[in-house]
Amino acid sequence: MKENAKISNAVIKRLPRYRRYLRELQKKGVDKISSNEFSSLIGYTASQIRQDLKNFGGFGQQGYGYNVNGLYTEISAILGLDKEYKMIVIGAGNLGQAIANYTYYYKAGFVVSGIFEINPRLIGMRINDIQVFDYENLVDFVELNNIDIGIICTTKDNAQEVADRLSFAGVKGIWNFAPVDLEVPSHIALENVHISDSLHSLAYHINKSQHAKEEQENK
Amino acid sequence: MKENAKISNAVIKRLPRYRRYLRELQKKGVDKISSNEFSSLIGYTASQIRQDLKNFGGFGQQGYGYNVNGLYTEISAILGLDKEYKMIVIGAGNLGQAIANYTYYYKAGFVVSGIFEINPRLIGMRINDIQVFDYENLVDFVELNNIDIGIICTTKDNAQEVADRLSFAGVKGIWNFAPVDLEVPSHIALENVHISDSLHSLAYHINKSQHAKEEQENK
DNA sequence: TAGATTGTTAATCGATTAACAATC
DNA sequence: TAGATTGTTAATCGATTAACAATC
Repeated sequence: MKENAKISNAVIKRLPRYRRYLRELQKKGVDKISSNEFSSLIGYTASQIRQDLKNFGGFGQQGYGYNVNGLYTEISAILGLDKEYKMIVIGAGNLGQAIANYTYYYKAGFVVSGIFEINPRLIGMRINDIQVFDYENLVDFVELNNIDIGIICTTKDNAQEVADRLSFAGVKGIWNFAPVDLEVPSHIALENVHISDSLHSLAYHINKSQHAKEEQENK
Repeated sequence: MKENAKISNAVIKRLPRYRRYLRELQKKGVDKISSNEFSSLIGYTASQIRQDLKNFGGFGQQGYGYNVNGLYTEISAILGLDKEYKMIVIGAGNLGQAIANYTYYYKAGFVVSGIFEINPRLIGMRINDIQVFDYENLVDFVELNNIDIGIICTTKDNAQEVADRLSFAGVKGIWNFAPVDLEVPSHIALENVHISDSLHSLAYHINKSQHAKEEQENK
């Protein structure tokens, strides 16, 4: 794996998708695939697939294609999915609980060590197998347990304060579900899941389709 | 609002963000903003802001700037947020419940009319104020209640079947939370929230930061 | 070896940024 | 009117696609 040249974010965003398709191929027992075959499966051009993979080094073999198992392992390693991450969730509301459970049960390699809350009625509870702690103890907990990732599931008004505290405590990454854009120091990785923005894009496309449909009908 | 020329998806994806910032400005009682001021707030270049808005018609006034209330209303209308959408959730697991509640309580204009399940132990229950129905009755329900949007919160293995059924039933859009890429007819809007892909990108960026940090320390 | 398919360079396309004339 | 700031055209930048030589 080459570590030098800057990889564009567009490429990175495609990697998890490559990995998903490779996993499916693995399950089906396919052991090699050409960029052309992969293209018709995944919907990127063969050219793009080869360009993307080239960024990290040549994983293919001329005249043969790509080895499915090998490429899956490589992409997993590039994404850092061969490591384990310790996470905490901040905010024990609906979304916090769902994300905690989702990650806890379905994401191998991502361990949820606790949920943090300010609501005293929730502190001390267990949500499935995950303990709810007092938000006041967050910094100590992160330091003591070497937490890698903080998952923000608070309201938008509290999210920046939580991000500041997580940054101070020394997490390496923040996964933000609150509908705001957070400011974090540049050495901390930040990934947003703006659910609400996604819904609003959907609304736009629904109306766009309707317009197109109506135009069609008026002809 | 101009309805002709094709607007690129990059522009559409920025609209909800513009809207969020305009809402905050509104709350603060700001009534006008120039593209330059807006730029330093939102982090897009002033040029880009003017280009983006130009796509939909000139909302600004030379020598003055943009009217905050007016622009908020315009962008809301462009996104179709002046309408009401009827939605159903498919899958009453953790994520389905969370998304149902989130949308039901916090998203004005998006009404959740029910959750659909195959698990007989959940059918007939109420989750907060939302009724859980039998998945077998989905098509009739969509037709009878003019459901606009189906929210897929099933496992990845069931997601395509659900998408097919929703498409057949006549929804206008699908909001997909299952970690697969769905095939839907082109007249149906599809928006994916690939939570898992987002987590994997985060893992990549965490490791990238770590590499950079170590290189720094070795110097 | 011949055929297939990658790795890589070159061409194209689209999106972002810069510049400035129009105009409030 | 003069100053400010948009709307819009032109220049730049980056990402995608096409082409083909290298090589398995």
